[in-house]
Amino acid sequence: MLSERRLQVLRAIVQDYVGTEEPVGSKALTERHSLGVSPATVRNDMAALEDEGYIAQPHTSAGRIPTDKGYRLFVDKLAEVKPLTAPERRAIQNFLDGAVDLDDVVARTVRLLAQLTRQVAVVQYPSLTRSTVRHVELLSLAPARVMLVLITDTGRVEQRMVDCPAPFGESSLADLRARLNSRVAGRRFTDVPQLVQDLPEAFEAEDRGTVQTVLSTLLETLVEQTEERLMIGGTANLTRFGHDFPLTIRPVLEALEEQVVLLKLLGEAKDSGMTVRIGHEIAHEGLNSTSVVSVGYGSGGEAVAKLGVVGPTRMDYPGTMGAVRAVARYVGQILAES
Amino acid sequence: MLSERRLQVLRAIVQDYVGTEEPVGSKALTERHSLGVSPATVRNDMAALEDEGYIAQPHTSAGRIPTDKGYRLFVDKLAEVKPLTAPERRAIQNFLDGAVDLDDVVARTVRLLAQLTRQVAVVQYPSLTRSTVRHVELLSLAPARVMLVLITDTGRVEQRMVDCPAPFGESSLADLRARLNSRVAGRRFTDVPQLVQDLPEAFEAEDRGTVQTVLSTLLETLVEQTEERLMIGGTANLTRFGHDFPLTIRPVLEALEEQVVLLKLLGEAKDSGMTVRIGHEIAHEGLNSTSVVSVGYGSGGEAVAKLGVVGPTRMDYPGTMGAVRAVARYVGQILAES
DNA sequence: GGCTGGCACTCGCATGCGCCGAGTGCCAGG
DNA sequence: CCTGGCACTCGGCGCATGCGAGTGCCAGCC
Repeated sequence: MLSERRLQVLRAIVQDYVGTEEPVGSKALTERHSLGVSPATVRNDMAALEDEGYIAQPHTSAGRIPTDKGYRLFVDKLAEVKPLTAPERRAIQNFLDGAVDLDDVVARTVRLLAQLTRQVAVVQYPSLTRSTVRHVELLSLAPARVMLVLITDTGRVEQRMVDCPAPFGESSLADLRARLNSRVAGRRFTDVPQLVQDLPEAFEAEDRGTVQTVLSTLLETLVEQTEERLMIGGTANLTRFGHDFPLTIRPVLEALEEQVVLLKLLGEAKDSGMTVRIGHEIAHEGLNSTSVVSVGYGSGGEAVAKLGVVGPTRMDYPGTMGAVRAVARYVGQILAES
Repeated sequence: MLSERRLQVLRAIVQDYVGTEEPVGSKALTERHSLGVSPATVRNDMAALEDEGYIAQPHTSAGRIPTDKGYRLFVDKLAEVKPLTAPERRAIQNFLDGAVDLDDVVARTVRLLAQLTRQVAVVQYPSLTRSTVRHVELLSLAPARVMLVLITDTGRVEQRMVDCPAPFGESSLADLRARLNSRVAGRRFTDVPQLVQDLPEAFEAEDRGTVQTVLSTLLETLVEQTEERLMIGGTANLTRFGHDFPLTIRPVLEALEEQVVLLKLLGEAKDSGMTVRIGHEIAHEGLNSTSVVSVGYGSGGEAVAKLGVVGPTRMDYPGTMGAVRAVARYVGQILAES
C-alpha cells in the first residue's frame, strides 16, 4: 500500500504532466506543489512509484510520466470530477435549446462536447433497442408498394419501402395500420416481434402475404437499426496531441472511421455512471494510446444511448469528466422535453 | 504561348511530382520521360515555365514543383480523365447495391470515394430544393399535437412536431392530409408555398388556426432543410499529406468540420460537368493548399446534389476525376432505382 | 526510520561545422 | 536552337561538443 504522501506525489505528477506535456522531475514538483518535503524525498517516492508501475521514465535521466496504471489510480482514487462553471452551464443550455430535431440535437451535442473538452467527441444516436414505438405509419405509394415509417419516442424516424406480393387496398392498409398501432404503440422495440406474431391471421387470405411482408420489413428495420449510428466531431483537436505526429494520429482517425469499433467501445461501458477506459485497457490497437470517457444519457431515468470523448491518455480527466457528465444531463433534459 | 514541348515538360513535371512528392530536376525528367532533348534544353524550358509562373523552386538549387497555375493548366489542357478499370467498376456497383436506405447510400458512397481516391470524400445529401414531395403525412399524437412527416422522392424523410393552437379532430386531420397531398404530391419544393396558400380557407373557422400552424411548419421545414447536410469520410487519408504535418492538416480538419464552408464550396461548383478547384482558387483559408474535385449527381438527368474529394493540390488529377465521375454515375443510378 | 543536502553520473538535445550532391544558370560551340 | 561543360549554390546529413535537467546513492541529521 502506498503512503498518503506518495499518492500526493502521483497526483502532482499527473497534474503537472497533463499541464505541461513534459516529463516532470523531482525539483519542479516540489516547486509547484507544496508537498512539504525536499526533492530528494520526492525522488525516493518516485522510485517507489516506478517500482509499482505507476510511473515511468521515457529515457534514463529524464523526468517521469504516468503509466496507464498510474492514470487509472489517479482516476479511481485521486481525481474529483470538476463541475462546470455557471457560464459554461448556461452556454450548454442555450446552445442545445436551439435544436430543431434529433439530428440537430446530436450534431449540436457533438460540437459542444468537442469545444468544451477540446477533444474528439462521440455521440451515439438514441438506440432503438431501448426505445418505444410512438407510431407506425403505412403509406400506399402504388397498388403494390407501401412505405413503412417508424417513429420512436426519441423522435427518430426510419422508413422503408415494401414491395408487396399482391396489390393491397386502401381499406386493408388502414386496417393494418390501426391494428398494428394499437398493438405496438408505446411498447418497447424488443417486445414488438411477439406482439405482432399473430397479426396476419386477422386478415383475408389474399392479404396475408402482404401483411407478412410488411411485418418482416418492420422487424428487419428494428434489428438493422439496433446497430446504432453515431456522430463524431472535433477531430481537428487531434492535431494538438503531440509531436510524434503522423504515427499517433493516423490510427486514431482510422479507428474513428470504423464506427463499429466505437460502438463496441461504447457498448462495453457501464450503462449508468461514467466509464473511463485508459490506454491499453482499450482492446483496439490504434486507440490504445488514447483514453475514452463515456457516459449514458437518456430522456428518462434510463440511458438510451451513450456519448463521450476520445483523447490522449494524457488528458485532463477531472475537467473532461465534468464536461461529459454535464452535457449528458442536458441532452437528457432536451430529449425528455421534445 | 508556350511551345508544345514546354507543355510536355510541364506535364512531365506534374506527373513526376505527384508520383514522388519531391521537386523534380531537369536530369531526372529526361531520364523518366522520352522528351528527345537534353537536360540543358529542359532547363531552359523550365526557366521559361518559371517565368510564366507555372512552376517554382522551393529553394534555390532544388528541383521545380508545379504552382497552382501550373496544375490549372495541367487540368485544363494536359490531363485526360482516367477511366476506372472494369474490376473497379464492378466493385463500385456491388458495394452500392447493398444499401438499404438513403443514409446508407450516402455512407457507402463516402467510404467508396475515400477508398478509391485515398483522399477525403464529401457527399452532399440530395437537396430538398430540387426534389419533389412524395407524400406528407400527419399523425395525431395528442388532441392538440400533430406530427408532420415529409417524404421526398429521393427517399429522404423529415419530421416536425406541431403544437396546435386548438384541438384538432381526426376527421379534420384526415381532410387536411388529403387536401394537402392532392396539392403538393409530386410537386417541387419550391412550388409548395404557392400551392398551399389558400388552403386554410377550405376549413371551418375554428380549425383555421391549426391548419395555418401546420402549414407554416411545413414551409419552415422546406426552408430549413434547404441548407443541406453532408457526410465526410476518409479523413485518415489526410495523414498521407506530407511531412510538414500539424500545420497542414489542422486547418483542413477544421474546415471539414465547418460544413458551411464545404456546402458553399460545393454550391459554387458547376451544376453539370466536373469542377476542379485548385489551391488558392479556394477562397477559404485553410483549404488553400488543397484541391477539390466535385461533380453533381442525381437520379434523373438533373443533379440533385454534389459529391467530391478534397486532397492535396499535389494529387493524381486524372485518376481522381475518373473515380469521382464514375461514383457519381453509379450513385445516380442507385437513386433512380429506389 | 525517515528526511535532507550533496555529489557524481547519465543522457537527450541543441549547436556548430564540414562535406556531399543534386540542381541550377550561363556560356561557348555545333 | 540545342548541347555539353563548368562554376556555383544551398539544403541535408553525420559527427563532435557542451549544456543542463534529472537521477541514484550516500552520509548525516532529526
